[in-house]
Amino acid sequence: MPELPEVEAVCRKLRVQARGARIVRMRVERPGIVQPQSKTKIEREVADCVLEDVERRGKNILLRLSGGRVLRVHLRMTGNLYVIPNVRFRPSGTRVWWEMEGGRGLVFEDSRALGKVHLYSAGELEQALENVGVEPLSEEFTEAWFVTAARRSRKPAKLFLMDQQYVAGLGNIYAAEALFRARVHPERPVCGVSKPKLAALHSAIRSVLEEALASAELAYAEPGRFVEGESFARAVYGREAEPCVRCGGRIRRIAQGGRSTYFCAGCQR
DNA sequence: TCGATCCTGTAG
DNA sequence: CTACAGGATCGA
Repeated sequence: MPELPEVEAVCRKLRVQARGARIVRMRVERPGIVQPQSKTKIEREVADCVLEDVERRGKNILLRLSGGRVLRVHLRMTGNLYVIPNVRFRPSGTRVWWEMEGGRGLVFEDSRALGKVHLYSAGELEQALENVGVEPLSEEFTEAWFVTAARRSRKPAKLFLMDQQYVAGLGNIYAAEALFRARVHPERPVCGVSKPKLAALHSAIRSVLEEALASAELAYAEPGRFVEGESFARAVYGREAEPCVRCGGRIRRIAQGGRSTYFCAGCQR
């Protein structure tokens, strides 16, 4: 599921469906999801709060509750967060759920159970997010800022893009897609990438995320036309050994930071 | 900066 | 059976 576009799509849907709802109770089915916080304490403190607003910082979903507390939900690899009509009929894989006034449910479904749900008081949230960098779809994400940040890091370009403390919200797929659009080699130390290519990369990050957001929102539209899945057209991710759509070269897969990176060795230099 | 780790599901 | 998975953290 979740890089910035999918997380943003989740937030937008929750704002429509759940904003203003009273939470009758919260149940943590898998204590590991809230650790090191206490399951009983978090359940007790969230009961009877109103979900006042839904925000996003990077890949973090922030559920603002009455009383100034905030639930931070991180979907990690396989998490999803959505409203169901009847809280009694929860999907298998539900790790945490909230019963809302009227019987509807808010469900955190996460087959691998790697996700996180933490509760903060107003003051605590700030430090929990201190390592979350600039929002790539905000005004703050300027070319000048990006070039400066890149010049200061010797990380391979792909790892730089995936590091949440610089640009917040890119993950394995969209980092690879942005590098492809800008013709940047993923292993190239980012401080050594030329100015024109950094400019191209900056705008590629925006365009990739915007397109992916548009398709992520469609994927959540009424069932029937688009089912689950991704309609964003990937140029490189998951296309090992296929021909490059731009130069006809072969897409390669390498490992970086324990993850797969896909790129075209022909046109990414 | 790398590798192991947290988990479960699915594809080959 | 093994490999791998759209993430992040921890310790060596």
